[in-house]
Amino acid sequence: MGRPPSCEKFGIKKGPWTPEEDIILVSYIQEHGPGNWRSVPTNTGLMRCSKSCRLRWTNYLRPGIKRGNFTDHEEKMIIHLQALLGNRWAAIASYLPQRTDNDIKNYWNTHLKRKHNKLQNGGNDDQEGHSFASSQSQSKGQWERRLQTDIKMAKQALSEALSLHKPITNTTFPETKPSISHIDTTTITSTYPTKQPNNASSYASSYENISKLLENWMMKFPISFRNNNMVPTGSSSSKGANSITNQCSPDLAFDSLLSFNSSSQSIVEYSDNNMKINMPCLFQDQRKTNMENHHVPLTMIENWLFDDGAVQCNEDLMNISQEESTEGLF
DNA sequence: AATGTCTTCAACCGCGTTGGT
DNA sequence: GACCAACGCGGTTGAAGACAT
Repeated sequence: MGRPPSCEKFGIKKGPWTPEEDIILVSYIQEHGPGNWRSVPTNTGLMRCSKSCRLRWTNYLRPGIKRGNFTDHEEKMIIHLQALLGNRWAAIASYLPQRTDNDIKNYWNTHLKRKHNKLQNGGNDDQEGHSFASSQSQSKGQWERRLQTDIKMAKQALSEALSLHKPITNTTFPETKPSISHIDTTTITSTYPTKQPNNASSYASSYENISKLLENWMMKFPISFRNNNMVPTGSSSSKGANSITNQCSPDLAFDSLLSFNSSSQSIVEYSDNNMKINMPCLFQDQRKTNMENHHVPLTMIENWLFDDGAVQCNEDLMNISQEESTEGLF
């Protein structure tokens, strides 16, 4: 047994969040910024544990989260990143900045795992989707050959998925979240829930409040802060892929974000359990813009993908992949 | 229409990691 | 170096909607 759960205290509320709670949380974050989650329940009066508040924010309330159906492009990326990285959802999510790790994990478990298994095993669902799963029974030589093949396939597919003429996710700055600061509120449309139709009006007003709060907040906080993982104080995590990929000035990155041509904005769906809203997506072609305008260095993976001559980079990645993948085996 | 089963996904839980003292 | 609190991650659960019978 580890540490006792932080939510065992008497009076701590569990279960789905209400719009009212959302508003309280967003208002607080608007004022103080995300982070220092410990103090959130105390200062807001929310009967939630700090963990729950953080989760609600990161998985749901945070601006720029895309909800709804995954595109083919996203699906491809997930499949091949999963093959490359395994179930490291946070690392995978860093390459799909509009999606949360939870979303990707859910999507993998409910859609892609089965699909992938079928493709790989000709319909035998009992085997794990991860191509390394059966490796324990293979000789090391066999396993290495298989790994090389997997990496090659992943490279090919990722290259395809990341190609510049397609809609691109922000792979260069995985921690940079889309800003809603440029949202023209007239473009915001609400789609009302099928569930709890009786509450439609209350949810609508709740959502309007939340979106206004977020909008004001994005206006209020300076660019440098917003881009700093949106955490002004305290938190300092730099694990996994995030630590590899953030290679250029955050301000520069954010500037390019802001210079993005609004005419090509797509719509991002923002939703709560019972309300949905469409927001302009500022990410489309952002990476391309970044690269063209500021010569932003490609990430290690992209270098690897786009430059076959990048032998050193290639080797580094292969080493990383092999080391990580063999950790549990030898 | 009623009931049972399946699917989805938000939220929770436990544990590992990090950073401060 | 040990300890502790906070944070972050991945696995799992369970409520609710969708679908089948």
